[in-house]
Amino acid sequence: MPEPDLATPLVRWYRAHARDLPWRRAAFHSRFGGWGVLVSEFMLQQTPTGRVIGPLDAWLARWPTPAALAAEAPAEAVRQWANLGYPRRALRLHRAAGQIRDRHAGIVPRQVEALIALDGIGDYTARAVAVFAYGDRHPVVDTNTRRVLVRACDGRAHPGPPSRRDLDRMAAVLPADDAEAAVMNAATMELGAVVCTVRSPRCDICPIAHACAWRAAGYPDTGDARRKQARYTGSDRQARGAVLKQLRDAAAGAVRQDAVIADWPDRHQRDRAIDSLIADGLAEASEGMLHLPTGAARGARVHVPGVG
DNA sequence: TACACGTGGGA
DNA sequence: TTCCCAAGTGT
Repeated sequence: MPEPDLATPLVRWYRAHARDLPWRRAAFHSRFGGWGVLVSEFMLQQTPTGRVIGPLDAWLARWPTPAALAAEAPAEAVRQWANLGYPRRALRLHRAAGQIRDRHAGIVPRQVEALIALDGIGDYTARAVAVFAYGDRHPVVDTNTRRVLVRACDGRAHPGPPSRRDLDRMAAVLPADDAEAAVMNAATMELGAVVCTVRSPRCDICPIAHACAWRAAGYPDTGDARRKQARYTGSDRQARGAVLKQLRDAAAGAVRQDAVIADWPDRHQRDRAIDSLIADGLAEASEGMLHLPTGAARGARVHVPGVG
């Protein structure tokens, strides 16, 4: 039995109700091109839409091209990233900018394979750039898309782990026309973000409620979702975050090593955080100082002694 | 495959 | 207060 046509109602709904976000405006595309889309997608990796808008504007005002970013030290990218979270994304975006400059003459590539080969770009981001920046026809599958499809088509509340099948399934419901397919990709993500949410879905306003297998089945498994996220308070991640915040806030991005989160309650955790940041390239140690990455170091691991 | 990786706002 | 989560990627 054929799948119900999801594209027609989703595309119509999106055209009438989509949020007016900066990266959806024509002026944004004409000014920043694929670079603007690429930066927005990096920032949107695991960070809520509302928190991205301001920092994205500031980032593109400072670095309107990949070459402009690549010309700076990675420290500048990490600092400009500020409190968006997952600062390794800033480092990877900086590396990707250098790769775009070196391998693609400073132009964000259009091919999915070339995009995936860049630092920090995976299955989702590569297709998002190819589709939303260049208008090509590919399935774009994020967590929202997977939830919408599993509910509408399988009648289950929550998608399983990501798989190749997700791409095949999305490809199967994409309209033939490139531009329509791009809207369908955006519309499915948008529906998952604002209507078909993990909790409290707004089925009363859903444009595909009539075709939803999950609704028809009486909303089974509404409760339990995914694996619980590890506790943040007291975690290594929190310690890393505190170290990096101190470096971002410090003049010249440098702090005396023995002054780095000196009052952190767990000495071993504090040392572990510093070592792991250095291993990740998010910090460097030299001459008794810990500082944001200059780009000069080449993977040398430096042990940083604790206080006292 | 499962886990690590930040941060701040809402329930 | 505590817990949940938000357009993923790399290992």
